[in-house]
Order: sequence, then C-alpha cells, then structure tokens
Amino acid sequence: MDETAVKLAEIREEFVAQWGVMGIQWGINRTMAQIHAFLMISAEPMSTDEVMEALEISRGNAHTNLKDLVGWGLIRIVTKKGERKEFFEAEKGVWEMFRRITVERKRREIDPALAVLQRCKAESEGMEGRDAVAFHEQMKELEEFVSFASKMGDRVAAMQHGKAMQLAFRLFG
Amino acid sequence: MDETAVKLAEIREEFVAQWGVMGIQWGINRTMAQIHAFLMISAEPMSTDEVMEALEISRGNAHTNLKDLVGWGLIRIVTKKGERKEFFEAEKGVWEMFRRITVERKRREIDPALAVLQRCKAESEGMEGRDAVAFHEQMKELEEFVSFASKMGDRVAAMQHGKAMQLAFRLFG
DNA sequence: AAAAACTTTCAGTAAATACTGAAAAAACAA
DNA sequence: TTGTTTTTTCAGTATTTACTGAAAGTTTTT
Repeated sequence: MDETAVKLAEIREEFVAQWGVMGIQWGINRTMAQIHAFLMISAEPMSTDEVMEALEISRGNAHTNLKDLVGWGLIRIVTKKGERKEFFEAEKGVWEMFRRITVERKRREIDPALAVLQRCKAESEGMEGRDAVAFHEQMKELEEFVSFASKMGDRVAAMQHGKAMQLAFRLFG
Repeated sequence: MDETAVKLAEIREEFVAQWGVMGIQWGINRTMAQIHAFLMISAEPMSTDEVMEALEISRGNAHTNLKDLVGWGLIRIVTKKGERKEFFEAEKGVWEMFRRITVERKRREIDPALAVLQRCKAESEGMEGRDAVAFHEQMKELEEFVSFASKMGDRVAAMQHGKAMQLAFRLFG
C-alpha cells in the first residue's frame, strides 16, 4: 500500500470515528452513526461481516444497528448475484438523506408530541377559572405551532432536490 | 378544592409526565423536559424547592436541570423583591422557544459536524486515485449541505415571529 | 432428508447516564 | 465577625442503554 492509500485510510477512519462522536450528541448511538458513516464512504455495498471487521464490533451489535438504519431509510439491503448474504448500501445523496431524516423525526418526535398537546388541549376545553384558561391557552399555542411544524415537515419531505434548493436560494441565497 | 380544580391539576400533571416521556425521545433527559413543562404552565416563577416538591426530585437533580435549561435559554432566573432565593420562569412564547432551540441545536449539533466535514474535506483535497476522489467528493457534498443548513438556521433564528409566519404562509399556507 | 450459509434473538455483562443526599462553598444579614 | 440562607458540587448508587457471544431460527443447497 502506497503512502497516499495509507493517508486515505487514516482520514476515512477518522471520519467514521468522529461521526460516531457526533451521533452521541444527536441522541442516536455511536455505533449506528459509525456504521452509517462507514457505508456512506464505501464504494461497494458491505456485508454484516465486513462491517463487523471494519468497526471491530460484535455480530449482534452490527445486525441490530444495520436494521435500525434500514428502519430510518438511511441504508438499504442489496443482494449480489451468486452471493447468499445481504449487503448494505447507504443512500449517498444529501437531499435524500435529509428528506428521510425529516420524515422519521417527524414520525418519532413531532407527531407523538402533537398527540399529547391535542389531548391536553381538548381536556381543558371550556374549563373555567384563570388557571384553567391560561393552561388551555398555552396548550392551544403549542399545539398550533407544532401542528404547523408537522405540516412544514411534510411539505419539505415532498420536495425534489432541485425545487427545494431553488426555493431556498430565492429566500436566503 | 372543587371538582374543576382537581381535574385541572390532573391534566397538568399528565402534561408534565408526558412531556417528560417526549424528552427521552428527543434525546434530552426526562427530568429536564418535565421541569420545562412544569414551568411553561406555571403562572408564577418557581423556586428550586417548589420544583423539587412538584416533581418529587432531589435538590441536586433539580439544580442541575434548571441550570441546563437556563443554558438552553428556555427558562430564565428572576428574583422577587424581599426574597433571597432564585426563581425560574419559562419563556412562554412558542416562536421564541423555537428560535432558542434552533440556535442551541445549531451550536451543539450542526457546527461541530460541520467542523468534522471541513477537516475531512481539506485533508483529502488534491489526493489522487478513484477512492480518494470519491471520498473527497462525498465530504464536499456533505459539507456544502450542512453549511447551507447552518446558514438557514441563522436566518430563521434572526427572524421575528410575524415575519417568519408571513413567509411560511406565503410558501405553504 | 441433512448440511451449510446466513440471520435473528437474547441472556448476561459492560458502559454510560441520571439521580440522591449530604457536604462544601458562596452570598447575604445581623 | 458570626450565623443564616441559598447555591453548587460531588461521591456513591440506581437506572438505563449498549454490546457481546452464543444459541436458536431461517433459508438455501445438496
């Protein structure tokens, strides 16, 4: 292996390691972020065994996190002809990644919160007294905002890369 | 305490509890989310002791999470004349809350990721070979997108409620 | 059918995170 | 100054989350 190849391998490892550290701050686990990083910079789809070896993790850990990433829509399972095992390939397009993260976060974080707010709003509807009215009003404002955020998420997720960027630049470019 | 007051107390407790559950899914801790919920629906600023009592948590826990919330800009310290202790009051406006969360998340999650990407991009600059070029290209695309997201965050955070809503409705209303 | 290749689950363990309660430090009052 | 109130820190503990390695399950091949 020549000098350049060694250097490249180092940078790639550094990227995977650092992306893992980021993962912790994003509230997803380190391994999941590392696997995602590893697949993002892999030219070919990788098998569970290759992931295990590259990150020095157990089969169970690799399996669980690979399947979680599939659940997030950030990687997909592919098969190679003549091979029996599953290979995993990352979505590489940044806009598509962003779209899928938006969809999932909305589903996991926004919508459940909205349900809580709607229930609290409904249950305090029509109650009398300063405190009750103030509570109801607060729930209403939160609900309206989160509901709006939820709709925005849908709209953004429905956009094509080109259209989205065109719009973004028109606003802020 | 009349029936309505009992009912209200129940809904309020339910809201605090559920907001805590949400907190876990958002990657912040349960107690922090509960304190935030409690202060959001409190008419008056609350002392550490009142928070401890309401949520049945220790002084250390209350203290740490109150100070973390201050760090997020979601609550502020206020003093009452004649009282020596500190009281805490939540920012109640939804847009202002959103703005502060945006600012902090950018600072804690986006900007560090951007730094990683910029470093990886710079270190693979000008390297030769298919793999190196592909890696550099991927870093470049990620960096450009995250950099753009970072700028968007700044713009949104700088907007006043009215302007933001006006814009949002023009786009998606 | 049995064997081989591969995937999934899970009990046990390791590591990270959150919380308590009490002691130390700081701020203020007498 | 000394005593009182309030805030902050932190060692020890509890709880939660992540990970391992091996067993069980599944699919495909022979």
